[in-house]
Amino acid sequence: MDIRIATWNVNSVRLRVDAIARLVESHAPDVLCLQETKVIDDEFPRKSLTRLGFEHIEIHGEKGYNGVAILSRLPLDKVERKGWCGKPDSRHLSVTLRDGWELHNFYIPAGGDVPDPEQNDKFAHKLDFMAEVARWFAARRHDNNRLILVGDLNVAPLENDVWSHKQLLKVVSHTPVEVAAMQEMYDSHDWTDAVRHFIPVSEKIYSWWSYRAREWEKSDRGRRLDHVWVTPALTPMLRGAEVVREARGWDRPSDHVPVVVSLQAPG
DNA sequence: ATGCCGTATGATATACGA
Repeated sequence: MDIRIATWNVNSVRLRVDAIARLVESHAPDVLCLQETKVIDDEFPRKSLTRLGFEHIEIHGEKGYNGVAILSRLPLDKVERKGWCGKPDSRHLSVTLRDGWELHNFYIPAGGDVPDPEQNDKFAHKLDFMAEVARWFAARRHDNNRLILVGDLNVAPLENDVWSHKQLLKVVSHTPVEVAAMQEMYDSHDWTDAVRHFIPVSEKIYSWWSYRAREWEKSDRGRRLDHVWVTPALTPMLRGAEVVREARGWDRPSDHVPVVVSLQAPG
């Protein structure tokens, strides 16, 4: 029996209830981690999402910006909402699943336009955020930890995670300093990139296409910003991974698409 | 690299996304 864990930056959960229903029909995620819900907790569309089969819902929202949530068919335990970089924003939510599997859902700062921490506070925040997350996991590192880290990490680390490595080297999301910061995070708990575990690095794969491109599919100038990582204790449990590219073509789409990973179920 | 689109907001322009 497998468990299917998905991550999706929905860019407003209130506008994406139908899209989430469609994902439930097509891919049947057991656990769905959302980012950029953009809504305060009181206005989260809890009922509509419960109706889709998610009996267990945890949220960490704020007004207008950010916001993360975990929707689950399976019971959730030990819910935590951590602040990072001393800010009160809603960019993290963690829960435990059966067998002590600990699931962390992150929305890492986008970083603004200028890839220079001296000139751009948002970029500095992004780098600081990744460094802090790396330190946090490094301090908790243990061989038997069964951890899953998902989310919109806002970095496309590999050459084939972007449509043109060369043309994006100075574009926020693919600059060497961000890739290095993400590598620190990756090494902090010897993570495995679940998508690249199944899809070779020679193959281009994206999870985000700008709204501004007229024909996203034709130009296909995407980036892989959304990730699912697991710690070594869970790597043997990996069963499959899929980036749901077609979701970018659905009605009123998010600019990100879901990433779904299957693992042999815990317990 | 730009695009000039989509979302939210005490809104009818502005901030933000990346």
